[in-house]
Amino acid sequence: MDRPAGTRPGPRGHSPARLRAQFGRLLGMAASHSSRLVNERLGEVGARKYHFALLATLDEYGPASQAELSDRTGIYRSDVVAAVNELVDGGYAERRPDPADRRRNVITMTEAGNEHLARLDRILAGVNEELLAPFDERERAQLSDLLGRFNEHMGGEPPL
Amino acid sequence: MDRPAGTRPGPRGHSPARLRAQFGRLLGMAASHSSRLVNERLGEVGARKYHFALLATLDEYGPASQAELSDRTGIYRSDVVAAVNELVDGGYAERRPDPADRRRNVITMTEAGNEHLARLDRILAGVNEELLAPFDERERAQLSDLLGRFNEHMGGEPPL
DNA sequence: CGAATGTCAGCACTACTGAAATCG
DNA sequence: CCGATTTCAGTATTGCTGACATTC
Repeated sequence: MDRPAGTRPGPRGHSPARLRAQFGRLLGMAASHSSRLVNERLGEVGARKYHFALLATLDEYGPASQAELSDRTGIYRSDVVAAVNELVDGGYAERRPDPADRRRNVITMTEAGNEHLARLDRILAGVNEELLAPFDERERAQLSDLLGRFNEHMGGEPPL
Repeated sequence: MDRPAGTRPGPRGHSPARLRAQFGRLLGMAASHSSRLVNERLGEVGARKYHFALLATLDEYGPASQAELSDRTGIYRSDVVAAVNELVDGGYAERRPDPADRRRNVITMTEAGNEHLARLDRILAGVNEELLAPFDERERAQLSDLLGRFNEHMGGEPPL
């Protein structure tokens, strides 16, 4: 790398590759690969991550308001609106006003939503296998442990 | 990830926690935390990942055409245009037509660009420490190894 | 009134596509 | 003509902010 003479103020054996594999970059690359695969697969059935997260949450906790869904999934309230719209359009969920509190909507998963969730579940299980293919059980456990601790360190449940 | 049948028995059939920590989700969460921090820090000096990637590449390989920069960084050619514009606007790089092949531009890092890169380098080193704070040397090595192998498995150099 | 809820508009960054214009 | 390079326009997803009306 040629640099004009007299450059570089201060000491800097900066030769150490700038493109060095920093943790952030390694993570970014890995996540990029991963989410591309996930989106591809989910996209094949017209779904995306938000759909899965919402349906899974509805399945686990039952009918809920959008604010509750937002809290449980980490998806912003404003984005829950759009995602729920899509689920309703697909016939996977129903939105109706809460008679007990008319500020709220109660979101309920339909039978079709249940089937859709099962499909997404299968798809994601397959993706998971593809992603983890090169690792043995011990390594998978290590990875889960390390990433889990990392996420805890960074403040637990983040966006999605 | 799939637990043997019967594990984590739910009160009812749908027990298999759909929100289970799948690898993809763990990765996504980790990357989300990481990139948020990186963007915050880089944003403080008006930079973003693309800037660092391009400057680092220019530093390592020297002046190059935009197509070369695209190949080396994984940033799409169309996006290199905008990022280089920003670098040029900031005075960190120069864009001039290649006299040998007038289809190309030769992008060169300026002295200010060199200093800027050093600053970004320091920033990212700090972020790296923040991210890896909870891990000891052995664990950091493990993480690097596992993520490195993962990325290789997924097709090496991806986007950014 | 203050707080919660749903909704909309909009921004920023990343990833990615398509096409046009130029030059080899 | 084919192919490479640059550039522009545009799309989708995710993450996130601000504002507004309604209702509690």
